[in-house]
Amino acid sequence: MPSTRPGRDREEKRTELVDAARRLFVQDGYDATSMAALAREARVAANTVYWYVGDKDDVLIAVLDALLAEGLADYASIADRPLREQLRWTVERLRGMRRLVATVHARIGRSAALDAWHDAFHASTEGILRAALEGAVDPGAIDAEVRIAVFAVEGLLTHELAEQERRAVCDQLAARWVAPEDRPGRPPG
Amino acid sequence: MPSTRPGRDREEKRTELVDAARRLFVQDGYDATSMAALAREARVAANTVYWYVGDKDDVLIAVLDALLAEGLADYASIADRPLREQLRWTVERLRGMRRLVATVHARIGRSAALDAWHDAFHASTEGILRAALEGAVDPGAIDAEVRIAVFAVEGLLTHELAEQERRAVCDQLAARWVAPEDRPGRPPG
DNA sequence: ACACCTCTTGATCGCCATACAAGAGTGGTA
DNA sequence: TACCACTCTTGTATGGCGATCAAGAGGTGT
Repeated sequence: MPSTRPGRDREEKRTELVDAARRLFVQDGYDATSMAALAREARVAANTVYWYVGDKDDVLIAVLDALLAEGLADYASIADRPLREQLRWTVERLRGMRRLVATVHARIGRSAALDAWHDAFHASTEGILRAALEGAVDPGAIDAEVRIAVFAVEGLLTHELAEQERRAVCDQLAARWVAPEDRPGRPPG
Repeated sequence: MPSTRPGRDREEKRTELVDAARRLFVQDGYDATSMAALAREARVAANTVYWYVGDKDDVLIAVLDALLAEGLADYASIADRPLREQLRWTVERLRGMRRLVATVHARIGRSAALDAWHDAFHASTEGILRAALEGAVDPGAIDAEVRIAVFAVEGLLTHELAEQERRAVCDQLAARWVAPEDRPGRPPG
């Protein structure tokens, strides 16, 4: 065993720092949050962040991981609802972190690690959506349909629309997906 | 008439600076292009850019205006093609400036002028698309449909997909739009 | 000859992300 | 006890950035 026990405390401290970063990133945005402000929020010296987490992109990735894990956990509770409602829920749920969507896209190519995270994010979420759309759309078009839906959600997050307009987009999207309860075998209406 | 004749020369010089900025923004991206590098590209002192154009956001807006004007002019030549082809053309045409899409979204809220430009951009392009979709989709859903298409184009630009996948998304999108030649009154096939 | 305006510049400021090196605290060892 | 090794923390640079300022160069009108 090493001298000053590692692991436990280190993990906790890292989580505290990432939580502070998450608060500021969500509230003020990535660009408007300086590493100095982040350290101040967490009540540590500026360099301590680098010791526990890494550079600013590493902090962003850690924050995104936390947000994604939480979002996926919450999603489990509504995964059995109709697709239209799932879509609406997703958009409203992600609205709190909408500033980070454009940040990630803008920083792809500047940070290889972030690029990798972005790829993994899309693989994960698109996998879920693809599974949910199985049987609801033409199998040959499912990949394109998944991408259209994901792009629409991202667009709804990066653009300031009224809630009624957001709902209209979600509903129009879901309109061409056959709801599970209306799958072939049952007549509509 | 003022002393040292304004207007003509000033306009030319400004255009030169914006052209230089456009080259660098498109090639390296907005963040990776420093005002110093821009001045070097245009062979002027760093401050000269501020004199002719303004701060970095003003430069970005000027570049975006130039790109938009050129794009709209080019669009006129294909505006009579089928919607599916127009969509494909738009995505491929805008690919050269794809890095700027995320930049604009990321900087909204940091620059009021850019925010205004973004609003005007969407009003303009969505107006065009809405006119093109008149009669091709259910009138009550046309707003949502326009937004879905615009978000899809933006998504195709901010994400690195193969050409085949880009085409698949465009085709899937256009699949539910009735082509002008297939409008009610003529039987399909 | 003088005043005036446009344009250009070098020097400078403040902020930022990040690196460095020294120090404080703590556990193991002799 | 004294010493060392390791983890952690900090104060202090460093280099680059966007942006500003005050001074001057060069042409224009009176």
